[in-house]
Amino acid sequence: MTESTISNLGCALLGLLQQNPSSGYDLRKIFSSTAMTSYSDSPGAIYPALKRLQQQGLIRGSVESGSGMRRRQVFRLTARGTAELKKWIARPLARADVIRGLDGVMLRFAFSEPVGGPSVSIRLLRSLETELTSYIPDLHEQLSAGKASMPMSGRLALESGIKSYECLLQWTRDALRTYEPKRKD
Amino acid sequence: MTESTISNLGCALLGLLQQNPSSGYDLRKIFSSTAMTSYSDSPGAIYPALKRLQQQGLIRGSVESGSGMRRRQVFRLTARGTAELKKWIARPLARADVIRGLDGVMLRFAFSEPVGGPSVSIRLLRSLETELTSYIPDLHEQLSAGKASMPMSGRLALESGIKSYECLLQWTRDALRTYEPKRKD
DNA sequence: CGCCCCATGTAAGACGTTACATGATTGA
DNA sequence: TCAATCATGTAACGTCTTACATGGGGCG
Repeated sequence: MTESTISNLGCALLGLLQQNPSSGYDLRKIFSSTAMTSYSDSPGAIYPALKRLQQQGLIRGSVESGSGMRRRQVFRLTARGTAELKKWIARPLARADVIRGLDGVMLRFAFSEPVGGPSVSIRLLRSLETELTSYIPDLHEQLSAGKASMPMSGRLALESGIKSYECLLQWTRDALRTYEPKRKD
Repeated sequence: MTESTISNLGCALLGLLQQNPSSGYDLRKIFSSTAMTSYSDSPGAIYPALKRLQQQGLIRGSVESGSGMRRRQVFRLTARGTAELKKWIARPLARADVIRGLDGVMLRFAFSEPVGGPSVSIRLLRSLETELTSYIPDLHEQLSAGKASMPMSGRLALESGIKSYECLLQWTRDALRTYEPKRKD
C-alpha cells in the first residue's frame, strides 16, 4: 500500500512542496533556475510525477482561478505526504546509497532539518560518515591493486572518484561540527 | 543512421570491450566488483544493451564453445564501434555535461587515453577546467543569494555541491599537470 | 545426487526524455 | 495585434529495475 517507492524527482517535489505550496510551473522554475538543476524541469517529467503523487494521496492540488489570473493548480502535502517524506529522509543509509544514490542522500539531507529537525540531520550525517569511512579504504585498495594494469587516464579517473569521496567526508565532518559545536574531535 | 545516441552504460561497455574482448558475464563481473559499481551489473540491463550495440553494428559477438566449456559469447568492437567510441569521447563539453552528466564525462576521460592518446585526454581536461571555472562562481552567487531564506541543511547541501566541484577542479588541474609537466601555472 | 555457480536471457513495469499541443494573458 | 511568456498537459520512445527462467558444469 504505502509500499510504493518514490523516485528522486518525486521526493524532491515532496520536499519543495513541504516548504512552499506551489504549482507545477513554480517547481519547474525552481529546477531550471537554481542549483537543483540536476533534476529535470521538463513538463513531461514533472506533471506526471505530480499526478502520481496525488494518486498516491501524498499531495493534493487545488485549482486557483481568481479573475484576471491564469489558471494554476497549487499543490500541498497531505498528512500522509508529510509522513512519507519523513520516512524517506530517515531511512537508514547503506553503502549502495553512497555508491549509486549520493544525489538522493544529499537531497534527503537538504530537507532533513525543516522536516525532522536537527536531530534527523545529525543522524544522517553520522551514518554518512560511517559509510564513507568504510568505503574509502576499499577504493584505495582497488587503486593500488589495479595500478599497473590500468591506463593512466583510468587511474586518474579512479583517483578523482576517491578524492571526491574524501572531500565529501571532510564536508560531512564540518557539517557535523556546525550542528554539534561542542563535539570533541 | 549513426544518429543513435548511446546510453552511458552502452559507452561503458564499448570502452571496456575496446580494452578486452569479453562476454556479458565478464562485463557484469567488472561492474559488480570494481569501482565501476555505479553502472548496473544486472543481466536485464547488460544483455539488452549488448544486443542493441550489436544491432547498431558497433560490436560483434562470437560464440565460443569448446568441448568441456560453458557456452559463452565474446564481444569485440567493430571498426564502426571504435569510431563511435572515439566520437563520443571527443565530443565537446558543455555546461550541461558538468551539471547533469559528470559520470559520463569521467567515463569518457577514463577511456580517453587508450582510445585517443594523451592529446584527447588533455583536451577533455582543458574543457572541463573551462566549464568548471565558469560554473563555480554561479554556484557561489546562488549560495549568497539564498543564504537567508534557506534552512541550514539546505545551505550545507549546496555548499557540499560547491565543494565537490571545487575539488574536481583541483583534480583537473593536477591531472593536467600529470600530462603536461612543463605547463606553467 | 543435489547444490551452487556459470552464463544467458526474457517480461512487466516504472521513469525520464523529447517533442508536440493547447489556450490564456501580458506587453510592445 | 502579434509575439512572448504563463501554465498545463499528452504521446512515443528508450532505458533501467526487478524478478523470473533456463540449462550446463563442477564439486562434495
